[in-house]
Formats: sequence, structure tokens, C-alpha cells
Amino acid sequence: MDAPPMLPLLRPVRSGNAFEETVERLLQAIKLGVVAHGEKLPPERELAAQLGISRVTLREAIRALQDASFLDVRRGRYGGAFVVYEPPSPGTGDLRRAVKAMGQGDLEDALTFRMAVECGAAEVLASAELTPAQRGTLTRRLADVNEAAPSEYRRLDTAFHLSIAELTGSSLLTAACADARLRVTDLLNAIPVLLPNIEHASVQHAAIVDAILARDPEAARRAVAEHLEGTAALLRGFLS
Amino acid sequence: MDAPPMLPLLRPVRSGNAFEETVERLLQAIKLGVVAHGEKLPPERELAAQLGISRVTLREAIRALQDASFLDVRRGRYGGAFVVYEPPSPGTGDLRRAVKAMGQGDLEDALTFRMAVECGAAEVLASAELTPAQRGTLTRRLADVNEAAPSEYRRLDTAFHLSIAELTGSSLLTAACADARLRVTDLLNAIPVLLPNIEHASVQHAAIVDAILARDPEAARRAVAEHLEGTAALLRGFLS
DNA sequence: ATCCATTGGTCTGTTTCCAGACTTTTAACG
DNA sequence: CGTTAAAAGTCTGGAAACAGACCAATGGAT
Repeated sequence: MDAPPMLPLLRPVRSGNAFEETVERLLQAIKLGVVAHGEKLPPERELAAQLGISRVTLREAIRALQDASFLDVRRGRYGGAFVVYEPPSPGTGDLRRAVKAMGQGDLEDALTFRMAVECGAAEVLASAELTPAQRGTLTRRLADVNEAAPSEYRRLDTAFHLSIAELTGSSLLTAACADARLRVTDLLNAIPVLLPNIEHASVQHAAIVDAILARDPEAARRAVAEHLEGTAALLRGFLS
Repeated sequence: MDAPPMLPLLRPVRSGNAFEETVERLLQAIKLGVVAHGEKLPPERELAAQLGISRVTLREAIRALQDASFLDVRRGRYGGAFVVYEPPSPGTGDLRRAVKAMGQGDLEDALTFRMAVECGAAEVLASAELTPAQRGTLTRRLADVNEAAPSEYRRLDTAFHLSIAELTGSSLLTAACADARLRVTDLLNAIPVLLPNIEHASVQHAAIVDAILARDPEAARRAVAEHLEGTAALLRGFLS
């Protein structure tokens, strides 16, 4: 009912509650597999510094995730907050519920955003001269996805996509791509990992890498666009 | 000396101090010309809500900008916080100082980021079917820039660039483009608005709009990339 | 078996930020 | 020339977040 803000620049300064925001962040890092099952988060003091919050607030968040069985916290030397969560067996989740949790408009927003930033990142990377090490990283990540066990697929797929942004050397761009990915993670986790889809994605991934290594920004754009369009279509398909 | 955070997802939750952050935001909105000279900010209560902060904090920020002669605050009905700032006459600022204020690495980061998100936005828009109203907005903004008085040039140029993102309908993408632009504003404000540059930019702007209206994503990408490359080169040129 | 570095757990005082009620000023309007 | 609505200005109590010191447990190293 309220008129929406007309000045897009005057958007929120803080996303709200520091505690909730932190829980969200950690949860996403866990779900994305940035910190895999069995690994542990950095020590509280260090993590609090990275997140720019106080240790108290961080501890509240960790406690919440512990109560929700995402983390197992052990004290003493060599202790820490260990990830207990395992990605749900594919197709288990309820996609419709996940969508409802984020809102229909937000879904289109997120998909559009992701399309833009990932295409942009691929173009930038394809326009740059890469060092052998960078080329190695890229092909390595590609191979990782292709060799992935089903339970690891999403995590390594994420890592592959993010590595494109990371290799541009722009931390702003990396953050944007990470953010974009985060916004669709819950949805992706809710749909099954089907063999035909994996094979299809694998071909597209290869096309993306080829275009980048060939320094062909246009082809890179097209490849990423097609790939993401496929994912978006898959999502929409499961919704109808 | 400290090892930089290896987990890009565990980036700061809050950008620090709410007051300072708010000052920065408002200042940027003013410098970008989102709120032009002589206009006023939204009423405190409304603005505080939009920014997601309390009125008290907002007032402190406004007070600071008032002290720094960016705003003139008048009370009573039809009062408000009026923008007093006028964009510096082109070429007045010291580019080197502006660059030093942001750091060399950050400059490349910002330019890369901008390249990626603006290219991405143009592609997305060029891939979409536009309503007549949207087409009208785009051509209108283009005309605005071309007819701009020198003192208004930067502001309308910003508005043109942002409208591309806005027309995609993705608020995340719009925010990203706004953020990217903000990060180079100070630099752009520090270099003169030269006639040859304007004419060059004008041709490129037209090419961008043509490509979007022709629904040609590849051409749109190329046009935006060329345009931004030109700006980046201009900036780098003034630095050497 | 003991040591001790490293890690989580707790406590205290302070600062920042907020929500909301209330006051004052102002300029257009009747 | 008063009325009035919309705006800024002020005040208070409370919640959230922080900084930093200190305690407690744990397990590898000696």
C-alpha cells in the first residue's frame, strides 16, 4: 500500500539485526559448502573480526546454529564450531515452500541479478590475459565439478561459478556473484540433481571455460547466459 | 601482514558505524545528483525508514552535512533538508588526491566491477521485451544527457546509466550498478567535462540504446564495454 | 604424568542505536 | 489574520552491540 521508495540510492544502510544477519550469513556459508561437512569455522575471535561484529554477537549466532543442529561446538585446544549439516539428499526439499519463503518477485529479481553479474564476470575474465596459474585454477575447478560425487555436486558447482568471479581479481564482483548465488541456493538445494541435467550443465561449463580461455567475451557471455537460462528454466519448470 | 580472509563469503555483516555510513550514503546521493541542487531530501521520518535507521541517527548525519554546507535545513511546513551543494566546476578537483583517497587497488576493483555489472545489465535489458513506456524512458534519458548543460552533464549521465539497470526491474541489479557508479563518482567529478569526450560518449550512448531497442544483447554488451573502457582510459590517462 | 597453547565460555561496564511521545516552527490557505 | 498541516527539534527509557578482561576445558607435546 505504501508508495515504494523512488530513490534507489537511499536503500537501507544496515540490513537490520546484526544477530539475525550473522546467522543468515553463516547458514549460507554452510549450505553453500564453503565450510564443508566435518570442517570447522575459524576461531571465534578471528571470525568475529572478519564479519565485523563483536564476539558476543557471533557467539549468539553460533549458539542458534548449534541449537538447530547445524554446528557442533567443542571446546579446548583443537576445538571449534564443526559443521554437522549435510546437504539434503537431492529432491527432498520442498521447492514451493522455499520459493514462498523468498517471494515470487524476489525470485525473478535474484535470477536477473545472477544473470547479469555472472555474465559480466565471465566477459571481464574472457577479456583479460590470464596467467598459467589462473588457467590452471579454472580448468581444475571444472574438472572438480565433472568428477563430483552427487552429494558434492552443488558445492563444487558453486565453487566453479565463484572461481570465475574470483579470477577477475575484483573483490566487489566476487561478493556480488556470491550474493547472487546465495539467493538461489535454497531453491537449488530443493530440486533433485538429475543425470541429464548434470550432463547438460557439464557441456555448458566446458563451453564457458573454452570461451574464457579463448579470450572470446561474446562467446563467454552466450555460454553463461545459456547455462543460467537453463537453471532458471529448470526452477520455473518445477514450479508449474 | 595479516592473512587476508580466504573465505569471501565471510565478509563483514555491517559496514561499521551507522552514523558514518549514513553520512556517506547521503553525501553520495547528493554528489550523484540523485537529489539535485535546490531540491530537498524526503522528510526525516520517511527517510529514516527508507534507510533502515532511527530518526536520531539520521538527524546526526544530516546535521553533519549541514555543518559541512551540503545541506540547508529549514523547519516548519514546507521545510526540509535542502541540497545546497553544487557539483564542482569540472576539472577543479584534484584527481590524484581523489585516487589516493580510495587506493590504487580499489580503483581497479571498482572499474572491473562497474564493467561487469553495467555490461550485464545492458545484456539483460537487451534480451527482454520492452514496453513502449520503457522504450520511451530509455530514449528520454538519452535525450536528456545530449541536451544537458555542462553543469548538469554528470548528473544526467548517471541517470542514463542507472535507468538501464532500473528498467531490468531487478532492484538488486539496480543497487549494484548504483554502488558501482558511486565508487567512481569522486574520480569523475575531478576530471573536466571536455567537448570531444562528450561527443564521443554521446555516440556510444546512442549505440547502447540502439542495441537494446534492437534486442541485440551482444551489441549492447560491446557498446557498454567500449563506453566504459573509454571512461576508464580517460581516468587512467589523467593519472599518468 | 605434566605442561601449556589454543580454543570456547563468562562477566562487566560502556557506547551506540532505537522507538516513540511530545514541542516548536513555519508557510500556505481560507 | 487566524487556522492548520507538515515539517524539524527535543527528550527519555530501553535494547542491542561492543570492547576487553578473565575463566575453563581440552588434547597434543614434552
